[in-house]
Amino acid sequence: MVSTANASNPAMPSMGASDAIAVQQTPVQTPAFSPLYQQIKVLLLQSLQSGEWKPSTAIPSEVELAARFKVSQGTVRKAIDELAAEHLLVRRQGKGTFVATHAEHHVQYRFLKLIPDNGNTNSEGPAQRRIIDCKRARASADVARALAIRAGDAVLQVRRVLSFSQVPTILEDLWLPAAPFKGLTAERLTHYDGPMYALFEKEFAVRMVRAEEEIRAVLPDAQQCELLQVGPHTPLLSVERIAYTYNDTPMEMRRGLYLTDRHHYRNALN
Amino acid sequence: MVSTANASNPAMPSMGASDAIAVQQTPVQTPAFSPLYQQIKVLLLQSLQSGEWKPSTAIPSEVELAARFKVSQGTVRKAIDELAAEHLLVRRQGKGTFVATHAEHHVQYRFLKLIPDNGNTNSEGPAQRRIIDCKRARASADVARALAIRAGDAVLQVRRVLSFSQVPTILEDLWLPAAPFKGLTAERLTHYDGPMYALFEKEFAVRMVRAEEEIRAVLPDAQQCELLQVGPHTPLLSVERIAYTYNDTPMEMRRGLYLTDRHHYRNALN
DNA sequence: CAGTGGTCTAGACCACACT
DNA sequence: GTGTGGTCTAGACCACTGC
Repeated sequence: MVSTANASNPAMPSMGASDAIAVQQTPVQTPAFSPLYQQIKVLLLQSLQSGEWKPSTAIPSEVELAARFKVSQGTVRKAIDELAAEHLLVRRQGKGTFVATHAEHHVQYRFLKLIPDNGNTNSEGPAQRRIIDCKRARASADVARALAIRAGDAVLQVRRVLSFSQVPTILEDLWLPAAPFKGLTAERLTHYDGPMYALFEKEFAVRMVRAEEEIRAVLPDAQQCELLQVGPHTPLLSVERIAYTYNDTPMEMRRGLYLTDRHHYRNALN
Repeated sequence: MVSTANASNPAMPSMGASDAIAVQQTPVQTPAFSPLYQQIKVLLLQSLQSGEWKPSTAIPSEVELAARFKVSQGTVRKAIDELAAEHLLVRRQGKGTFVATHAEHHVQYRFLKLIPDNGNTNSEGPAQRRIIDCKRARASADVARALAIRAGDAVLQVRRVLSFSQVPTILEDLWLPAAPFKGLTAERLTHYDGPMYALFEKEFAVRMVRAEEEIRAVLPDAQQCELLQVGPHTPLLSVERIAYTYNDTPMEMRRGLYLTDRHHYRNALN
């Protein structure tokens, strides 16, 4: 990367004292231009995606990046601001800017919105995790669509139960594309201490950046009843999640059944 | 407002050429200082809260505000940026900055996350609304806690059913503090065409700014079955919402039962 | 055309963390 | 003290809207 080539104005806009170098430019294209800081943002994103900067490490300082890209510090700053707002980077005053990670104890389970009814903190301590199953399989039509692969492609399928205070509360099935997760075993999942997404970062260089969930109310089938130790008329939350890495690439499909007797799914509307 | 008094450094930080005036300062207090743009933000917030600037109207331009507060345009800009990020203001290039509203057709139902399973747009058209009930009542302990009032205080209680494509899908009970909503009737609710929160803005000068929801899976009781026209074993989403105006003041408690046969609750995790 | 928000720069100084 | 992010300024120019 680093592209010592002048990063200014590949498209056209803004700025006063520029001597535009005009790179790229698809022959006949939409007007499509973007401000300088957006172009910087793309360059930073590439460094993240390529693994040049790894989770929890510091990226170069703003002044260094400004020099590298031949723009002012303010422009770099605005690019970093947006990446920080998207939780791809974390700023720490006096220390530097760091690549975000799922491995920090503070933000643990960033994507899990199920909270105990009383006292939203972890008065329960961490979840007890039990891996029921972890096997290779072929992607069904549903899974294939979610993961943007072809039906029949190899996937890893994991099933597990999470308990809080010894009460089985979450039953999860998840599907991963086999290729990027080659070597993932039930063994590894069982013995890893920490969020699953932290393991994905460390062992497979797959960082989950955002996700989308679809929630419904459902009743469990016989097998689900047994695994969650509930009766067949117990209403459950069905939470279907697709998690994405950089570039909006889906890397996980997950269906969770949540017992909401003593917990609830909390959501902030802004 | 306007406070022609110098808006600089009431607390202490930043800036070079300041001749700090040092107002406020509680005798023995936490260090507690804030950057200039945060102080500007508070001033803007006051103008919003006081009704000086009403929903969908334009606020003064950045240069005018900068002059008014005796700060640079960049500082005003950063304050506005944050308010825009919180959806209190909306920027429109070339036109101005506007007070956000629930009355725009684009962002209609900003807080309703229930989406048809196929095609996330409104291929269904708008919801059919039926007001079941609208009466004065006394706040129960639950409602009182949610609305930050005393148990027994007067509240308005509304019950309604929303249908999509003629299918009853949402049963909602909602509680409002009686005082700010004096004069609200079933009549008014029935005949108003548009989001309820838009009516609240127009008629009662109450603008909902954010909300929190707690979601659970439940089974309906007999009355709920009848209103939603479902069987007693139909699992439903229970969505409990508290909506807040400015200053984190709760102004509505709402419990919705969502039928998720043909719809789902969609949530983006970032 | 004038007015508004949007981008960019260059330089100054403050707050925080480490050494 | 040095280095990093955070705040603030002043001024220039660009992009969009509407008269």
